[in-house]
Amino acid sequence: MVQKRELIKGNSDSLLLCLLAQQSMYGYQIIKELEERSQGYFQFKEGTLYPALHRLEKAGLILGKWQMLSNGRPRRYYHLTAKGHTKLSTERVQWQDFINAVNLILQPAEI
Amino acid sequence: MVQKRELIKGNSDSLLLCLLAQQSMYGYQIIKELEERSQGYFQFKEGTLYPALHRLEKAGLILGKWQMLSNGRPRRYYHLTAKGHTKLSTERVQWQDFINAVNLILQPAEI
DNA sequence: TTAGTATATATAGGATAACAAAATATTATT
DNA sequence: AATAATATTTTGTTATCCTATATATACTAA
Repeated sequence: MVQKRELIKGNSDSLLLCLLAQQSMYGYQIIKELEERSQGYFQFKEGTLYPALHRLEKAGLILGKWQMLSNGRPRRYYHLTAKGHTKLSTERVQWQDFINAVNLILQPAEI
Repeated sequence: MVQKRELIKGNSDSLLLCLLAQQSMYGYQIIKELEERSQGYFQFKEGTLYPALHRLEKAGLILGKWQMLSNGRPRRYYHLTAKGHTKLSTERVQWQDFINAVNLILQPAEI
């Protein structure tokens, strides 16, 4: 698996929305989940993830709620809002369109 | 076609290498070609393209040569170097790996 | 003839977002 | 007691994309 950091740019928000659409999660869990599900490809750094979560929350796409664990430690669980669901639908289409556009360059249509 | 600007970030270099691997071109031509081949999706701005070309040339991946037209106007044609070809091969693999990783998140593998 | 459009390259300035790294704090393991 | 794992936050740096502007020529339309 060859990684390229730059490729993540502009995609992280979509990935986060998609993940939270499937299940509510907290930050640390998201990092681990992304790594596991992508078979090690995505390794989000804290400095990338947490600001992204705050950004998405500020935009009203996700909502975070503090939950106390039995041991007294707080965790911030995020879930997708209605607005976030709508946004995700749009992003899925945008993603597909982007892939199509890139493929048109990478593999020019044979005539 | 729904566009999303952010998605281009980190991908423009690959697209340029790929295009120049197929044919030597000058800046303005690249902008038009990308737009046409992607059916209007990619609309590179000058402030994006020219610095990118300078970046790639500085990295030794492409090489630009001034050519005088019959009317006396100069054009800067760029072609891929050997190093650029090697880089492109790597980027193609990276691109495919990235797509695969994203798809693992967007469409979790059914068990 | 004058204005606008197309061609063609370059660069300064601002915005966004990714990374590295450190700070903080608790819990679990060795 | 020390270290690793868990968990969130923030600061500073870097990269790159966009807007806008500058420069210059050629062609077309009013």
